[in-house]
Amino acid sequence: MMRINKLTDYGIVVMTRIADMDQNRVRTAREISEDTRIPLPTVTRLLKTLSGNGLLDSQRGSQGGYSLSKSSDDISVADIIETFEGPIALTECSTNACECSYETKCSVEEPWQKINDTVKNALEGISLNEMTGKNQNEGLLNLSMNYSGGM
Amino acid sequence: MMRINKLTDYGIVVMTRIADMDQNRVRTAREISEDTRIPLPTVTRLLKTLSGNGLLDSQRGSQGGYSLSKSSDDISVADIIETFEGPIALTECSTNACECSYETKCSVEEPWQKINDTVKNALEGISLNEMTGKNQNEGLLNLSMNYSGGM
DNA sequence: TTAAATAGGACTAATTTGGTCCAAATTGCC
DNA sequence: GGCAATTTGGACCAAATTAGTCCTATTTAA
Repeated sequence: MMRINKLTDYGIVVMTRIADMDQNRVRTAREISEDTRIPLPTVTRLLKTLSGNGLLDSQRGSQGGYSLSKSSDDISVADIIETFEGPIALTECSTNACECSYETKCSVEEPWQKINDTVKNALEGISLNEMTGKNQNEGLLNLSMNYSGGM
Repeated sequence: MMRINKLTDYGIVVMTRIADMDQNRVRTAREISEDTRIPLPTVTRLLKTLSGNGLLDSQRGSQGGYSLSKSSDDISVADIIETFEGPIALTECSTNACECSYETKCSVEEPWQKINDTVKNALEGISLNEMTGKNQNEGLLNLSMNYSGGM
C-alpha cells in the first residue's frame, strides 16, 4: 500500500476541481460536494483545512465560498499533501528527530534522507494545473528530475 | 506523514543489517533481534515475511538461520517495501481498478499514474547495498532519474 | 533423541483514520 | 435590523488498520 490518506486524496480532487472551474467566482462547499460526490461534511472539513493552510482563500457569509489563493501553476501536489499530512517523510528517521534505538547511528538514516528528498522533489514538480483537465497534451507532464545533492 | 509502515521500516533495517554482516554464514532471528534491538517476536515475523517473499533464504533446524537470497546489489528498497506493503501506489486510483465515483473519468487519474511511477522508480533505484555502511562515499547514491514515459 | 531453529497462523491492544455533527461567527441582502 | 447563507472551530464516535505477542508444528544438526 504505502498510501497517502484518503482525505489527502480527496483534498487533491477538491483542489483540482476548484482549479478546473471558472476562476472568477468563489465556490461553496455545497457546490464542490455535488460536483465531486464527496459527502458535504467531509468536503467542508477538507476546505477548512485547505484554507487554514493558505491554499485557498475563503469568504464568509452569504455569497461567500472558496477560491484558489494563487495560480494553479504555483500550487504543487506536494503543497496539498503537506497540508493534510505534514512534511513529506517516508520514515520517522527522515524527519527531524531520529530516535533510532540502534547502535550509535543507524546507517540507513542518510540513504533515507535522500530517498525522501527524491520523492519530495517529484511531488513538488507537479503543479495543480497539471492535474486539471485543461492540459490534456499527452505526456506533457514533466517528471524528470535530477537529484543533484542540494535540495 | 505519508509514511511507510513501521514494520516496513523495520524490515529495511533488518535487511540492511543482514547485508552488513559476514555473508558466509546464516543469521538467526535472535542475533538480529539483539543487533537491532527490535523485539524478538517482531523480528521473527519480519524474517518470515521476507523469506516467504523470496528476499531471504532460510535454513531450518539447528544451525539454521537466514541469509540474503541474492546479492545486496540486486535487492532494491522497492523490493523490500513491496514485500510488506504490496505494489507501490500512493492512491487507489493508481492501482488496477480505479473506483472513482466522479463523472466519467476523473482527470487526476493519469497524473497520479505518473507520480507513482516516479516514486517507484526512485525506490527501485536504491539497492540494499547502498543502504549499508559499506559505501560511505559521500554523495555516491545515484538518485537521478528521468521519467521517460516508458516504465 | 534432543535442542535449536524456522513456519504458520491466531489473537489482542493500541493507534490512526474517516466521517459526522453542533454551535459560533461573519457577511450580504431585503 | 433581521434573516439566510456561509465559513470556522472543535468535539465526537465508529471503523479500519497496525503493531506486537504468543502458541504449536515442522525441520535439522549433532
